[in-house]
Amino acid sequence: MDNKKIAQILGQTADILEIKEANPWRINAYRQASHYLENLEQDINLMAKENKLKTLPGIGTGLANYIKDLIANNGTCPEFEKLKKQVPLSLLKLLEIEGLGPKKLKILFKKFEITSLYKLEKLLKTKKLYQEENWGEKSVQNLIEAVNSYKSFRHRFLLGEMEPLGREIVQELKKSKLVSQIEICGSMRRGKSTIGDFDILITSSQPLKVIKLFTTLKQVSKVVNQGKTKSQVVLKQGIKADLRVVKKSSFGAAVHYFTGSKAHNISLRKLAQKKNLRINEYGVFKKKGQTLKKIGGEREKDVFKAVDLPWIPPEIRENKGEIMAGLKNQLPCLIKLKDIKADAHLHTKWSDGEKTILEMAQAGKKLGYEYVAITDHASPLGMVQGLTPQRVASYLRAIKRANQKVKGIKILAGVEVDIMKNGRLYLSDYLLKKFDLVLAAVHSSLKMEKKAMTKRLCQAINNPWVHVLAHPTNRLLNKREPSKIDLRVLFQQAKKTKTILELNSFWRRVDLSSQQARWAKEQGIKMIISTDAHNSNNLELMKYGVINARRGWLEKKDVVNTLPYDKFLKALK
DNA sequence: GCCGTTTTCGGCCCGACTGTTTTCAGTCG
Repeated sequence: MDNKKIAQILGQTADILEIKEANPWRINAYRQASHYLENLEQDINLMAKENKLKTLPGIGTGLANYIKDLIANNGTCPEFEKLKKQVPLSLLKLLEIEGLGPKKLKILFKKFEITSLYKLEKLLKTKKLYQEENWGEKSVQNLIEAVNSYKSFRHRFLLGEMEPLGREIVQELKKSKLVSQIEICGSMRRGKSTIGDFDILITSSQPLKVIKLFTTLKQVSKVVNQGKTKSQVVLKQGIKADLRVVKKSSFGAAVHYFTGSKAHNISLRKLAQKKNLRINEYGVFKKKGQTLKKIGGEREKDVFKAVDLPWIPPEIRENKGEIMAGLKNQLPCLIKLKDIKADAHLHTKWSDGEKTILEMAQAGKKLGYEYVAITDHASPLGMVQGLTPQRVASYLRAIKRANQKVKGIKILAGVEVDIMKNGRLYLSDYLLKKFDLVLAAVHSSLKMEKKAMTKRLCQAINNPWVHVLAHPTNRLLNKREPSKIDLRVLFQQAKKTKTILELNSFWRRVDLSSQQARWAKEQGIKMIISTDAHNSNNLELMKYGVINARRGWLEKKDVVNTLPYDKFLKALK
């Protein structure tokens, strides 16, 4: 039973209880525990075995027993079975449909025996639902539309795909001159690799006009709601965008509030309560008897200052220790994009890239880098058209020529060598040692057993000529699960062999994840942030790698490509 | 169901929008 599975069951339990209209705070307790476990690094099985579950926040006697039961019975227990008999799991999926909450779902289930999307669609084709109390024509129509959009877009969106669209919308709104301040908040401001929607916050002297403009932008496909201070639309790409209008005096508080995360906000508000303060999206208020006196809210730092905190960067506002670190004045000094001195994972026409060595080096120079590493594939995979042992010598000569030709940037001769199924590398040590920089990576047989995959990677990084393990888990967001790897073992081996781990910036990979990066940092492992660019404009994806690193609490000193050229070479094993 | 510098009871974040309700419930963030 992994943590995610237990978290899922706790979430399902909460959903069932909600449909049953159980005590809302009991529901909330299950929900909170679910969220907490989802992001927990320690193995929940181990904690259960050692009787340490109750040391986790939000987990008391009841939940600890429930979790223990689930683990002992491999994902179920009498209580959960009983609940599932009352409300089937297939019904819970329907909660993901916009506008369909527990109350309405209960009616659909009890009166119409709806238990699946298929049955719901069938019901919507009849007129039966109209006869139900509180279900007018509009409600039914909205549900039909929500079902349709649920069917076409049921995943989260990738940051790298959506960020340009978000900026485009901000530009359009700014252009109107109706907006004085504007900020995209939510998970996008926190730099999450996947985002659910856009949360756009503005101040304006003509809110109604801005909302009107917002709902009629060319990117909008549907207006979900439209009020005096906020509106929600669905964009043509299927992603939702929220616009909220606030007063200038509340802008900072609102930016903080809508940036989240929810868990961070709740923690902060609890701190405020202890100080007899109240924090909401309108500001910070001091309680004086029955009345509230506003003491801040125009700037975001007002909110933090009220509870004696320094400003905390959005990327780490996940309630994972940042508040405690802030109180102790021990916040990390997070890495910045301008700290990056090189991109050291680039492909060219020598394998599956689209540009020449020279063109890629010039793209690096344009970004102000001191050096780049060309790292074409050496792989048995035909599709990559990479470096065979026979081509290595001419590839190295080509890099040398390019290096002499280009001014103002140094080019390292690198390679991204395949880790074969048996843990050996595609090129011999004799060839590997000719390179300045060797990245090793898995590109085939991604679905091995955990033990075998861990052994495979450990063997690869044990090779003295391998400097970097590239995209260690091979995940593709929304597309491919990460390979099964015992990271504890892999990280120990990386530490022992001084192997650098890559944070791949390509927005579909983002690999290592921020969580994993933070863990690696805690073990003293060095990392490198690279783009894996296959075209010259891909080098700009570095910002997504840096934002991911920031989410992993990484500082400049944790990342080797912040080092100047000479020191970088020395940092390689 | 959890929690406690107001600890074994009584809180637990809260405001905006929609639809069909004529004063509010449901949903969302």
